[in-house]
Amino acid sequence: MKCLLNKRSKVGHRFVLDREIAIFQKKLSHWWRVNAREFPWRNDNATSYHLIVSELLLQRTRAETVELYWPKFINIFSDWDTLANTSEKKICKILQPLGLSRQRAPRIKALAVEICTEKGRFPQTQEDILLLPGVGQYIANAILLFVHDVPAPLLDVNMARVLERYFGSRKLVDIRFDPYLQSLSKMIVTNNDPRMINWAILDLGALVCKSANPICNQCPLKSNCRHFHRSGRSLRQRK
DNA sequence: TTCCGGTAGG
DNA sequence: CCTACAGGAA
Repeated sequence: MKCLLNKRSKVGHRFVLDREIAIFQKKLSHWWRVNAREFPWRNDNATSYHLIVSELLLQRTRAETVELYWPKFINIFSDWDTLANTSEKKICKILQPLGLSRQRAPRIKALAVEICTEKGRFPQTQEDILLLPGVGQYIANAILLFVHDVPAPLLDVNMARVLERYFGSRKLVDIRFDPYLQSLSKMIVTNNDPRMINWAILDLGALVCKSANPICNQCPLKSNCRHFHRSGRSLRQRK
């Protein structure tokens, strides 16, 4: 039993103890039980359409901003079919206040058309999912997670920041193709409740482990966090 | 690698 | 005022 937990896994260019992963997951889920953010797309009655469309709206856009426009968007576009049958121009106009509308509108429409052509079916494998229009590394993982219920990381800048501070930084510049972050995040979200642990990491990144002015002393993970110990040491040295 | 963009928060 | 944001494509 103990041997299992002390097993070391090679993750990208680093080694991580399996026990560290377990501790991270456990402390985080405890924290999340009390501190979870609430969003309409996280409701129990949210469909996979709601979840995937939300991820498209959330690209390079704060969750709090999306939350504001979400009811309006869902009210107008209640399903893939409605979206597929609306002109790009109109979609663009609705998306305008969110920004990036001129790029997002054609992508969202193209994806909706494709999904409708397939009668609401998504491809099964990651390889085939990535062939969908407007679907990159991130949305592909979201589809695996929310449509197929497969453990997959919502690896965005926020999750990357949390993991890098805790476990150590990546080598590559681009998060989306860094093998260390990809495999580490996948290990972390592979547990009993992949959606929960994904949301928990994102919430920690938004509420505590913020990019500027993180609140390390309120962090449930500080005792094992590299960043906390490093910044603590440098603070002491400065005094 | 670069660009897209309106918005909320510092 | 400036920064950062649940990324993807050219």
